[in-house]
Amino acid sequence: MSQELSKTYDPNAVEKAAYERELAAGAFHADPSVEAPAYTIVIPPPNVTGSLHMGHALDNTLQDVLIRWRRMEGRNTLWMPGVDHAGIATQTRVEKKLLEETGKNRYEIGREKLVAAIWEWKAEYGDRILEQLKGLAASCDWDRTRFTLDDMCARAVRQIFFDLFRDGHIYRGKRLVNWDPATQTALADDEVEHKETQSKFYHLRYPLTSGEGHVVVATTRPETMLGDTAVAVHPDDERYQKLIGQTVTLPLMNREIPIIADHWADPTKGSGCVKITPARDPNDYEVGLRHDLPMINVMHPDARINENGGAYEGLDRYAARKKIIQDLEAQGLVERIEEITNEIGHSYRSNAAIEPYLSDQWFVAVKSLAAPAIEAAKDGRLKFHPERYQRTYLDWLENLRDWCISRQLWWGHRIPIWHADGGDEADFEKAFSGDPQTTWRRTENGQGWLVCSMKDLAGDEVKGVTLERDPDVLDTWFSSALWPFSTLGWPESTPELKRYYPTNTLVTARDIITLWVSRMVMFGLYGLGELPFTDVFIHATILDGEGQRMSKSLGNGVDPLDIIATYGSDAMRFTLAHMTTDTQDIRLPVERDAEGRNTSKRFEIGRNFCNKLWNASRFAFMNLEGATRKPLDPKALPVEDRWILSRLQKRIAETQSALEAFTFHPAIDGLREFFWNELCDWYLEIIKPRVKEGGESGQAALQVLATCLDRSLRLFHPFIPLITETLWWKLNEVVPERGLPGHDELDSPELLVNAPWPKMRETLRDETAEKSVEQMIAITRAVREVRSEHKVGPKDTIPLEIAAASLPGLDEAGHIVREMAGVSEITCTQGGGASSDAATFHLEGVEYRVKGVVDQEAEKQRLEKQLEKLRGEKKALEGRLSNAGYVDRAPAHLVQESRDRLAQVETEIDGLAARLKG
RNA sequence: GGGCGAUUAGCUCAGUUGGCUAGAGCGCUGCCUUCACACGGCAGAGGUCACUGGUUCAAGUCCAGUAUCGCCCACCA
Repeated sequence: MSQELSKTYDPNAVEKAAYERELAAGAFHADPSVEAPAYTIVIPPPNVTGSLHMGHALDNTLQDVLIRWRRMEGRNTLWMPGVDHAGIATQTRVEKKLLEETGKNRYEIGREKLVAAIWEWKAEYGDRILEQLKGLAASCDWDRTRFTLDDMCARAVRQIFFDLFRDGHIYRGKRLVNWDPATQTALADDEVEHKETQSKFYHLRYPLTSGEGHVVVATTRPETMLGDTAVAVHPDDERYQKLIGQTVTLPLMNREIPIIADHWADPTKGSGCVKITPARDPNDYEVGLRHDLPMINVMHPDARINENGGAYEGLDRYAARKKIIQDLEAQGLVERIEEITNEIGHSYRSNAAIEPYLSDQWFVAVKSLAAPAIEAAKDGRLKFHPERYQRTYLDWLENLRDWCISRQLWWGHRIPIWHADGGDEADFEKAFSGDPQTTWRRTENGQGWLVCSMKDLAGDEVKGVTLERDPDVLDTWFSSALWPFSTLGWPESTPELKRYYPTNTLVTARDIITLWVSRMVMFGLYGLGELPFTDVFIHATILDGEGQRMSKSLGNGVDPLDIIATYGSDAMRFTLAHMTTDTQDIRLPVERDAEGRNTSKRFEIGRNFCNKLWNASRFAFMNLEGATRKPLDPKALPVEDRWILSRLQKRIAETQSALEAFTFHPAIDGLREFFWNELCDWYLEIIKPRVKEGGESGQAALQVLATCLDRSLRLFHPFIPLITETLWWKLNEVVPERGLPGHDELDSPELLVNAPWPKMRETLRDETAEKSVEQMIAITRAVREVRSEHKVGPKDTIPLEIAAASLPGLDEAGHIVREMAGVSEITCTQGGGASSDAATFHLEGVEYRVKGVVDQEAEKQRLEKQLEKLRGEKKALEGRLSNAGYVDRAPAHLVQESRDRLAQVETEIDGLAARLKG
């Protein structure tokens, strides 16, 4: 061996080198010209503002498992990496930085300079999270790293916007939208988070203009009253029939507003009268449209009261609320104030309370786009794992309202529309007809024109009017929705697009099924006529030990970089994959380590396993040096060899089907069990004497061992790539050729990342050997228990007697019991009783006697414990068999098994009882 | 208000289409510093599968309801 391996696995000493070697070899690079079936994953692009958290670690570990597995299977594999420009989040962050540095806000800085500053910031920090992903060993094709604002993605955005506008799926109109006063932009419905809030419910009196009393209206937002233009009652509400058509005088504003009849007013709620503020409430807006009411906007974009707010102009919304209530109370117009909890919408980025705000915005009319997306899930072309998430997707798509895509921001894809205030259709015709890259349409109010173009317009193209570019940018999710194909060069017909689209699997968390997944499906189907992917794997959300979301403000987050530093990247990946069951949440109990960092003991399972793998490999390498390889007849091998080879085949098959079903926990847990329990605890221990002795048998064992280790490294590689890669090099050095010639052979390239995935070999399956060895293991365990209970010294050997004429398989497998249980000799003796110094146990109705044990009291206790257990079982079996329904209706083989078992149990009980008596 | 999920050992979780005595890791107890590994080995203790009913020969598993916790969606004044 050129270099000794350390006694304890030290991830920091090997992980970096392993990854860099894979990287340097170009192992992650995808070549569209390679003629193999493609397997593609696009990364959920992390925000440029982001840094790696546990959710990313989990998400990307699972993607890497799938990618590395498919790559080993021989697929032409592409894992497309990249980052998202994250409009609001990024702009807000840089704005804040500039405000701190220069004291200037974005309007003082100006659009051009701010955007330039954000690009600078992006150049500096934009790739940080991708660098962090490399610490996870992510095997992305880094040469293709994309950014949602780069030229390639911009081209796709422009094209799809153009197509949608031309086809009438995009429109502009004055609508009530969700307004974020903090960042001063519109938001889409699903960018609004509803939070339970303690609020006050104000019941206000509006005096009738006639002077004959008042009506009572209720609101949680009294400042909106400044914009009230009516009071509504239900048309059938008998209490108010005579008021319909009268007017009230709006307090504080002294505006006379009508009392109208509208079905929106609910007689069962409050007084049955409802104030109507069309410019401030979605329902009131509808009422306003029906009754042609004035729509008075009383707020500035930053939520201060504007010139329509009379005396309250200039006050912030909350200050205005306070003052309005004071003033109304002074006039005796507050009937009462209740404390209530209600749900208030907040911006998912700025966390500011949303105001409904009447403004001109761009929308995607989603109904016709949603229909094919719904269809695809319903007919099974698009599959969710776990299946239940299909409902989230469908519910959302089926209740979709038009998507507001314009944002009053500067960081993003600028809307490719030019406005004209007026102009004649003929002039537009003259300027653009025959230009397939430009299309135009009347504005909604019929007075101007909207021109959409694939190329930037100068503004003077049309006679008599000036074209001005729309200042808004698109919702970030608009470009994210194109990610599976914008990154491959669409709308150009690139080799990448042809080879890798549609992609295969999307791996993400459930919170963006609506924001992202559904929109990719809609746009993929619209733009390319094909689904962007066929399978969506939704993994769990990681919570802390108390079931709370990990967050910076709570200080309960575990930083993956800390875990990598202390446990290693592979240990973290192992643990994360191991935790991936189909549950919706994962709890990760958090503790502080000595350096004050948050950590979690959960990662020990991964670290411990890596150490086991390392040391078992070390043991193998020590013995494998100079081992020979030659053709073997698997059927002629010793029983333990046939057993472990057969177990290996089963594990290969299980791993394969588990990965195909996206069930990560069973996949890695099965492999763990194979390696640790079957290979290390039993096989390795069983063959030690053979190996020590050397010779033909020892050589054969080593050849089997090398094969098992080789296949294990391959199978584990997708989960824990770096340690397996490192061990692979050593294995290549020590035993360049592995496998069983003629029976199980695979190429062993220089790097494991390029090695072929193991195949299950039917000819190496051996049920007889499995049964035989499992029986020996059971006997060994029972003897060990006796030894432990009777405090037999570790080096003392003891004889074992079997109360039977013979035991099938004993000749070839008996050595396992002798060596593993410290048994000096095994004899079969039919009939006769056990000697008084013997401890007995039963397996499958056969009595075993461990001779030379002296502690009578200990033995008595052992036997009584066993007897109690057996009597319980006997009772259960008898109960079952005396039930006519069971005997008649249960499958015959189960009934027979019960009978057989009962017979065994009875024999064993008789044996034990006799023993206790004697 | 609608939808979804969880409740199994002290802790974190497995448990395939209902079928022998419900498993794992950590923690705990005893033994073992045996020439791969103490981040280890061997043996062991520990559970009326949240509760109540129902279906069935048979329920942790299927159905209905209850309780507790959590998530998502929703324009209630």
